[in-house]
Amino acid sequence: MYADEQELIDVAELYRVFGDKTRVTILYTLTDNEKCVNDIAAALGMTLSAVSHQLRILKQAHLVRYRRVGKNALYSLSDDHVRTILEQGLEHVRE
Amino acid sequence: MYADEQELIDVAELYRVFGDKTRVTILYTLTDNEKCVNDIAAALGMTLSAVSHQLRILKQAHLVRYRRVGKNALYSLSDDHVRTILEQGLEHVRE
DNA sequence: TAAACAATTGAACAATTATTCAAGTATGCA
DNA sequence: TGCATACTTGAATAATTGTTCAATTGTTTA
Repeated sequence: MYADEQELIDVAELYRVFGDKTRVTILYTLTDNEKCVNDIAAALGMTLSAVSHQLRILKQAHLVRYRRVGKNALYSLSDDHVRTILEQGLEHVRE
Repeated sequence: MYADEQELIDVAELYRVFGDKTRVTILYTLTDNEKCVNDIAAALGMTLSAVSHQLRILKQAHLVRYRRVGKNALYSLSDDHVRTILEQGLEHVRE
């Protein structure tokens, strides 16, 4: 395995985004299907604002996609890699 | 994929540890073989103290093992899972 | 257009965190 | 025993971060 310094910084940056309970739970909530912000907030028992702030971070990290449908903003996982990283993490903590 | 709340907290906690440049670089440095603290510090261009503090966090998260040999403390990756998570992260950021 | 609903944004605050510095512990060797 | 090497630890500091609150933007419907 070879990695240069910038790649290691990027890896740390990626996992930093996964390193928060709220964000991990948002991602997990989106594993079955896309949801609007209100539904995510309800699922987590958090305010719209708090969830929206975290969604921005997830969007910037390209971990979630978003599309507008009428009044709603529908969020979904960016790609299958995100699911894989979640599963990998779950596997590790279950040992 | 099913996960309960505590598992998601544990996943976030796991990735939080990977979410720091210094710690990721330490782990990467240990992928080829075990090293003493001084060698790790030299490889990173950091002080012994700073590295030692981070090693403690990695140890508590069971991501590295440690054994004493004479005056040295030799650190190595805990298991192959750690390597896998690093590789997974690299794969993702390279896309 | 006005009102209601859905979501975003910015500022502020408390909490967490990474590094530095200084002091301490542990081991080996003269 | 004394000294050097190797590492750890605790306190302090600066920086980052997550949530709240209030204000704002965007969209739909009456």
